[in-house]
Amino acid sequence: MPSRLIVSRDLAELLKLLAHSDRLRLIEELRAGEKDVSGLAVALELPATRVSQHLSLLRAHRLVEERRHGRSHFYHLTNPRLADWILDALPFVDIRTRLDDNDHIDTARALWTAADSRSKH
Amino acid sequence: MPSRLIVSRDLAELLKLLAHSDRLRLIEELRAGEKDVSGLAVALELPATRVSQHLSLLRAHRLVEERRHGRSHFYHLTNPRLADWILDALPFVDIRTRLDDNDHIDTARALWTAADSRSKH
DNA sequence: CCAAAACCTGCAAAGTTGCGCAGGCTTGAA
DNA sequence: TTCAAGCCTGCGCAACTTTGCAGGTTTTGG
Repeated sequence: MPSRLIVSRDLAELLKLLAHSDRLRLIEELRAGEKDVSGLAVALELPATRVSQHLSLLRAHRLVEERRHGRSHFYHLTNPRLADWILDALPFVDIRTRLDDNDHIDTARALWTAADSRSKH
Repeated sequence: MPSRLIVSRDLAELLKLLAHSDRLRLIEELRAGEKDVSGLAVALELPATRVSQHLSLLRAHRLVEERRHGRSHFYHLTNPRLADWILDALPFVDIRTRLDDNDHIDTARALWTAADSRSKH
């Protein structure tokens, strides 16, 4: 029964794809909706080339989809539930050494789930 | 607010830790309960050295814990919910090209959730 | 048509990971 | 005490990733 092995390989591939802080931030940024490359670059304070490279990787694996309008390329999540699933991992993240309050998980989740990417720089 | 950045880094680190098919299989194998290194090596058909190396990595990040008895080292999951969370990712895995039935997700989940690691070789 | 904006891709340097292998430690049995 | 089982760690090589940079394509505006 090699199926189990195959599944574990595919799962590992998915996780590897997500295992980069830039890409995680991109995905969580796209949770709010469609956004173009330069918009993402500004929001995450990353060079546009890097954003483009990460998006191309995510696109190759169908995690995001592209829509072109004018000279802008707008990206959106193929399956927004993925972003929810990622946030479900926060309880397993060891952040107690860096945030000094107790309810760090709620804090962390709030940082992402709230529509706060626009409310503050 | 660098917190969001920090969280994404920690999350990425966790995902990187899980992004290896051997380690995924180890974690799912330990879902059933404690097991020693050679037991895991036999169950997953992997060289014991490799199993040991993976476990040492998981241990360093507190995903598993060790209990020594005699000359055997028994490992168990620090937080079994992690294994559940991993299985929740199966709907996002692209396995349609390799399993030819339709309900591949149920199939895949059954492969892991059932106590079938012993029922078949 | 021409130029600039917005992206994409190829490439090479630097860093990281995975793997087997050799060697070492600890425990239990003879 | 001596041996072997069971496990761990260090080392080195191969393979992969990340990143900036240079150069390319498409679209819009003049």
